Amino acid sequence: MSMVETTPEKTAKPRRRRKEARPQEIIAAGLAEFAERGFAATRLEDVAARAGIVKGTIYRYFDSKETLFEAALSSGIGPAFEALPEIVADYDGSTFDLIRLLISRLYETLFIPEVELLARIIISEGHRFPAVAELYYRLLVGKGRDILRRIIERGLARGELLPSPLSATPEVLIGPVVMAIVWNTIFDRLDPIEPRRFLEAHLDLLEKALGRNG
Amino acid sequence: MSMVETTPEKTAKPRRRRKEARPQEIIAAGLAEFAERGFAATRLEDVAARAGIVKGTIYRYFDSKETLFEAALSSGIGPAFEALPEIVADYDGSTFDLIRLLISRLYETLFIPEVELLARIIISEGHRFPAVAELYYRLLVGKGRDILRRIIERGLARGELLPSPLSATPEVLIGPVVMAIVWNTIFDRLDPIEPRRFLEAHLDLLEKALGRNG
DNA sequence: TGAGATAATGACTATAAAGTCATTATCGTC
DNA sequence: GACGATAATGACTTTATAGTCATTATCTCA
Repeated sequence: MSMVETTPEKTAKPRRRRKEARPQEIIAAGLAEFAERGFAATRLEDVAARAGIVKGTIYRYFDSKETLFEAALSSGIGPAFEALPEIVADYDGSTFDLIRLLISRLYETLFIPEVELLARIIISEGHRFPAVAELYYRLLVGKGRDILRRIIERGLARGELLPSPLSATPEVLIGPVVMAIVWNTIFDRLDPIEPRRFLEAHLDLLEKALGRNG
Repeated sequence: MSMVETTPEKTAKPRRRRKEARPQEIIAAGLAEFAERGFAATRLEDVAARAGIVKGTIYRYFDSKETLFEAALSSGIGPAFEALPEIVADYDGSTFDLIRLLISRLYETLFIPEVELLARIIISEGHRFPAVAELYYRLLVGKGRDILRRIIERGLARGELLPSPLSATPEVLIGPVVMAIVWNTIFDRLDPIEPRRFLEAHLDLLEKALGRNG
């Protein structure tokens, strides 16, 4: 009937055996889906489709949806923030400049697309998954707090800061970055925050507050 | 056999017809469940149980799970923040004192338990529900921004502030409150933020930044 | 006080998606 | 270039829960 040789029915895509590459691809697909829809509403079939495989294949590499979720959340947070402690240890400029550097790095890191996906998942699902919350508490909060405390102590020792409610609760200093991430998670489609602009205002605030004796 | 008259099998709780009270009770129950488990993972049967009714009854008052969700989210945000615009309009003290007042009110309001439930839902589900995001964008963001802008303009006019990146993006000023809410959503079980303490540090930061010429 | 109106019930259906597994295709090796 | 090991498949089972509806109990008011 037809002159051209057509593929008549289903075009069955050829299989490929890629034992090594699969887990990472599945995790990447899962990350995207979980960040978009949340854990409960994510369908493993969609994750599979995004990874170019079939649902059953996921189960060769992960025991359950929850196992995949945890694997996805464990991937690549640590590395992103690894460089920070050194920066602080080696620094010899003013306290304000050090804080400025820290905050700038935070914006750079948190707005890396893959890190942003992770952040969205933690923001949306952290409450429902105590194990996840605990993991991130150790990995991010603990370390971040250490760094901040060290900076504050250094500033007090150098006479650039005075003891105050702020130096006792320095987490307040990073409030605006957190707000920017959350904002962009919720209102990205309506009115996204432009990180550079927000960073500039954030640094302006910190300079006004801490930058007298540079 | 027994001397006391026991209720032998199922103690069928007596029905009560309470057409007026039901919707609010269902919404309150839904709010609690949605905030705890998220939209997708919340079971209407649990909502019903919490409201002291049976699943079918929910459908006498709401067309679907999503309708209930939207009703819950529409309840009681507006009222919570209604007082703010007046405060600004009537104020005649320094700009810093006005900002101090605004921020204090924000903490008071956001940590009201019912408001906190709403905040949790928005934080967790805002991204998945564009209609919800839009609603809150209008109700909260729009109004909040107006108030902030008015304060900044007033400060500039009175010579208490100077044009700067911060005055162009004053949202940065409320970053720490947002962070506190998000923090308590995720890490409430591990290391909750004590609002008063955080507020104190937040105000300390703002005073250092803006409070020179009080 | 009893009859009509309807709020509430709970047993039911439909559906969607997690998880399983026998079968099939691929690939390295001999 | 055939063979064995196993990665990948897709059809299947199971389970959970959203949504329906005929029945039942409660309330109101004549």
